[in-house]
Amino acid sequence: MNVGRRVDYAVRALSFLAGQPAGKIVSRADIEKCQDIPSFYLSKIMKDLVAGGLVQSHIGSKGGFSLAKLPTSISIKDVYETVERPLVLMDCLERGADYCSYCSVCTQKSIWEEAQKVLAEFLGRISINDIADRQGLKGRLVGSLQKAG
Amino acid sequence: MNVGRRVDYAVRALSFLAGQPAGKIVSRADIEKCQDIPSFYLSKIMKDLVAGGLVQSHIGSKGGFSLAKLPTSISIKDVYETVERPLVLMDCLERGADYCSYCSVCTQKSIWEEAQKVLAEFLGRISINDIADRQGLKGRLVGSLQKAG
DNA sequence: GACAAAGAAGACCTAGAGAGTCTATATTGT
DNA sequence: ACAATATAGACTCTCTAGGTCTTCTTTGTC
Ligand code: SF4
Ligand code: SF4
Repeated sequence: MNVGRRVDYAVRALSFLAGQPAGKIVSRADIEKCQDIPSFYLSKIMKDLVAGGLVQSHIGSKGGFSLAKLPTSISIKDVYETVERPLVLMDCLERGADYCSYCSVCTQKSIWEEAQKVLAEFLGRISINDIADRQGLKGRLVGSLQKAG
Repeated sequence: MNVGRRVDYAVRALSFLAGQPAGKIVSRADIEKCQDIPSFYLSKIMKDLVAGGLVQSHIGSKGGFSLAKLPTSISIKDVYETVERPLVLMDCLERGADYCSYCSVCTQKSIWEEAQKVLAEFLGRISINDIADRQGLKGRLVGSLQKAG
């Protein structure tokens, strides 16, 4: 019932991209440096974000990543589901009787279904832009500090 | 970001106890049988529920468990936090800079804090009684079926 | 008092997930 | 041609979740 590093890093990477000048392409290594993400770890995450259509990749020299959508139209729920899994609180809600033999007489299932709906609705309303906006200078500042060091 | 078996079993066990006649004491093995919970697994969960003051244990022959509170005053959030951990969506919210060096310039933290609040508020409003009520007959039926089999 | 039936406590095992690191390959701008 | 870059995936390590079982202690009942 908690969110792991993949999502954390993904949100930070996307926020960072959202804070760049339009059209700017940033390399994996740069994002990692600026956002204090372990080296190379981002490669796997970015792959998912590209596959999910949230960012655009540019292979080759001077390549890198840029957002593929408006930051206002990328929700935290999108990010979560893209880099991790469908937003599901209890596995039976996704896998049914596969996961639980008690399914047919269960009465708590609907509780989790509703809780999940509440959460999904909330996270669906927050966008990367909501995070990047407030980050703005801060994010870039950290970047230059690290580059300087 | 999903709920595991411990919570599932705990909720079922508590609901089952709530559905018993007042004062009835049920053994671990019986709960396991009636609720289709793996043998012995409940012992560890019940320990936590006892320690958390949600159920009362009765050692010795003819011993077992019974609720220590009204089923209306046990929330799903209580159960979760008793058998698993504090309801926290992002670890930094609990462990601070211990967990994340980026904490000081982070802007997504507050998002998770709010999401967590929304979820906690929802789960805090659902009680074991809400689940047990609807279970009633069903729960006991499964029990007798399994005993017969 | 003896005995059986419970919980308490905790050791033990296994599979898989999460996090992180690195390399080999394909692609592309200069 | 070369350097820089994404892509793909192998690899390791540690921790957790889930499950099983054993030993000890307590207690009701005969
Ligand atoms: S008992 Fe109910 S809530 Fe639990 S896994 Fe089965 S169907 Fe889902
Ligand atoms: S970056 Fe922000 S949200 Fe992520 S762990 Fe650090 S403080 Fe928490």
